[in-house]
Amino acid sequence: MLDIQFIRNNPDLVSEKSMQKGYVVDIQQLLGFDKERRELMQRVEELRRSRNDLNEHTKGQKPNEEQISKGRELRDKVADLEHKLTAIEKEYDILLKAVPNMPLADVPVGKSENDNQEVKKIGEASSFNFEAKTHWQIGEARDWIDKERAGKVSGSRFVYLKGDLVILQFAIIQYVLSKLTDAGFLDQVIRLNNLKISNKPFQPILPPYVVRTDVYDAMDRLEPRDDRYKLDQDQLWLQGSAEHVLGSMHINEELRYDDLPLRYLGYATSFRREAGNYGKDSEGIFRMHQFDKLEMESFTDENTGLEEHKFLIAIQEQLMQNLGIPYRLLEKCTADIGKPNAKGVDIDAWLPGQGNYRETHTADYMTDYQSRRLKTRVKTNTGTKLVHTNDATAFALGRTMIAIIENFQTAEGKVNIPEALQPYMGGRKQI
RNA sequence: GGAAGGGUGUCCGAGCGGUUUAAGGAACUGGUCUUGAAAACCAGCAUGCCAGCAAUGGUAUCGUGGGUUCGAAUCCCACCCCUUCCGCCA
Repeated sequence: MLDIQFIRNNPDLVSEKSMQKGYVVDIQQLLGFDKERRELMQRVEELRRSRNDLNEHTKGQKPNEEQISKGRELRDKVADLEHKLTAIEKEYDILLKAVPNMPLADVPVGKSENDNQEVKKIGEASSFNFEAKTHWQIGEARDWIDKERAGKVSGSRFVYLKGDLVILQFAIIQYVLSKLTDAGFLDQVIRLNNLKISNKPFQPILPPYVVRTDVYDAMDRLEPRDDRYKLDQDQLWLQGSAEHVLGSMHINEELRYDDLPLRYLGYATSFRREAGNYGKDSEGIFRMHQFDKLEMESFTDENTGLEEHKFLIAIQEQLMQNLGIPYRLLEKCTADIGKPNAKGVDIDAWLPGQGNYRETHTADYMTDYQSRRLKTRVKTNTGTKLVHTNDATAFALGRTMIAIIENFQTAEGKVNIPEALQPYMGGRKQI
């Protein structure tokens, strides 16, 4: 949620920037409700004041008849206006919540993800002296991917991952855990990228997988609901990303300044209904209803939020480079960064089997947009402030394994293991 | 599933119709003292919203929402959540 003060002071800017993100919000109507709300509020508060004054005078003693009837009169007037105020606040709230976060000045303006700007390409696109296979060709041949049986048991877009692929997934997890909990590794990333930021290690987290409706909504990740799995009996939702349960961890909390930055590395099996994506990426395991993901989430103050964003991206890149996966980095345009975002990047890995770059990572900087509704604050010497939130994929396991399979495949249909992962694979160099 | 207890400020915790501008601790901030620190002592210390250039003033907030009352943290109703015990269970 945006600060209403900001909207009042910059109505045209807010309209324009919202439009750039593809959100049509009627700022004039919002400000109209705001004005009405404030006027009503003043009248209500004036009445409440008279009521409080009356109570002040009758404190500790029985009020007389005149005071009682005056009190009754005030009570009815207050109640009447309060009802009107509540009604307007409801409308006001809906509109205010509909306003997206403002993109930072350097976010490219665009109409769709096609307008995302390529920042750089890292790594040579793998070349083979044979025809590259897709991950599903290899995966099925090696009996690593079994969608047929998963279809019988669970339906489409579910999979049984089997054998060495499972070993590989756990190796990646172990690898990332060891790196992100190591201040030395973080120091190296900071140095290489000339960042001015703490090297505080990430705390590994296994979060709950279900979220309450109000908390999900406060994160501004409940929508689109069609893409969420709902547990109807309990008014709970299955999270669609560890971000949803990590970012909301400190809802209604006041953090200590000295504890910042709070950095979490969450591992979660995430669930998405993929509504509206029927037929898209139906082959392989690129787009599943259920997938495992390692996610970074951090809470900082307003001064270090942007630097933290850069830091998380730098970590993503370092991890990709350490595995030797070719990728490109995209600065997401206004249309693609998402409602709560002020800025964001995607990393697309090169997938030789498909001859294309495909999204494997995202990094999102939300400024104080999420924390305003979550009421996640930090106490500083100059007062209590809203924290800034950042989230970024460490590795989406499924898609990372796709990239490994396709980039490091051999003519025999085997897969070489990146050196960095070998210690976590019992020293094996190939599967 | 059965039963009981409980949700109060950053935290702990008292209050259970009108001396509450929410007691008392702790933490935190500043100061005194000290070679420095600790301790002790002194002082300060919630947030949102509204008005105002500001100083400041007003108002709301004791899980949430309704209700009773001239007046609600306190009484009533509904809901949410947490804890404990029993049962079942990985």
